[in-house]
Amino acid sequence: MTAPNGTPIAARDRILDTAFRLFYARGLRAVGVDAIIAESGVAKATFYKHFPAKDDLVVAYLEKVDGVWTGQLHAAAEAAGPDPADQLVGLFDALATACRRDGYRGCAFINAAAESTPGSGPHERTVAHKQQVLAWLRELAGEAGAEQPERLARALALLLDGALSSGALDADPEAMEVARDTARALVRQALPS
Amino acid sequence: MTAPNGTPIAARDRILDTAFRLFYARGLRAVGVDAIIAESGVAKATFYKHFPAKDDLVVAYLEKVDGVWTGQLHAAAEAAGPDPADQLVGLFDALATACRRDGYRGCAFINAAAESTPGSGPHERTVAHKQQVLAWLRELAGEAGAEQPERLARALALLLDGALSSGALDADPEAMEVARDTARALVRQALPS
DNA sequence: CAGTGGGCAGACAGGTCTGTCTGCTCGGGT
DNA sequence: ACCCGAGCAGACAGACCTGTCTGCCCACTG
Repeated sequence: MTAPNGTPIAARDRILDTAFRLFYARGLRAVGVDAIIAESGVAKATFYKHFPAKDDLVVAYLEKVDGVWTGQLHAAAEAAGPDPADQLVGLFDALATACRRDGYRGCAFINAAAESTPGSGPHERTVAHKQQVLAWLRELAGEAGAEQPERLARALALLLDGALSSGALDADPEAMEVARDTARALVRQALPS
Repeated sequence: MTAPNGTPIAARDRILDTAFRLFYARGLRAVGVDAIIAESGVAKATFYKHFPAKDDLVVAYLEKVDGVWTGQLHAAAEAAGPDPADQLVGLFDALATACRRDGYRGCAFINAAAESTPGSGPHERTVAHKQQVLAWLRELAGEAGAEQPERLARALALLLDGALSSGALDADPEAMEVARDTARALVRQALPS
């Protein structure tokens, strides 16, 4: 198994890439270790060397999702310009882009939480992710000069999570537009005019 | 197996009640048919007579959840008074109440969608539920005299879904307060002043 | 050239899953 | 007296799940 440039792709990466696809597309419990092993072309022993238990792979998967999604969120925010108030609105573009992709199945973290028990690794990782996002929003809200940064951040987080969930159930792209417009209204309202 | 009043509780009801508890608490795939059979004290053959396949039970479960949740939503709305604008805000009280209950694990429908494949019965039932709620919000928004009832309804739906999801991951009750306040702000803003 | 570590291939154990089937009991209606 | 439907109890099949273990191969390094 080699990459286009000829160097071998580490088994771990192949496993993780496959898991990324399958877990998101079908759900954590619906995808067996065997399926990931078969599709990534790895030996079972190799798999278990890198990930002693399935939950370890799930956590690594969430770690990867976190990296990708947070990256998209930040990129969309920065694309909106230097003003933090604009960024708070602009980040919703990442959401619209994500929902439009086909195979979109909602927020990987919320889905993961639905399939894991509170206290487990995957569940904790989900909570941590949501708090990171919230902290980031809080920071932006503060920089934007909101009167109540905490409340603005929370409101936007609710909106974001809602849109993330709805996007999977309601194909109508208007929902994302509404999310963005609503975010704009909330931001405007939260700033000392 | 008899009810307090001495009449036998139909096996079907026992199965459905047990499924309601277990499916919500642990997730669809985490709960085997065997567990439901054991806990509801029913024979396997009886179970399969009422629900030829597990998915049939899942759909019946979602039907039941729909009844309960929609009822709570409507009750909270009506408790806010006769003005549709107040009702649009008041319905968020149902959410706060739900999230505070312990064992709260988010929106049963979103969780179900996360565990089922698009096109399956459970998934379709989820989509239908979300559209019913949206239609109701649209109706209220119309009665309230919103300038763009569709947009207001959608924005509130996003907020509701977001709060429903976050409530399971963020124990902080302030989130629900924020949801309600934000709803109030959106409603106020949407009305021709 | 020998050793070593990473990976491949696949058998295997032990459990759980859904769904089928056979027998038995019991109460109510004819 | 009889039957029939509803339900209980539990064996069984066949698939699938996670996780372990044994063997083999091969490239690199000392």
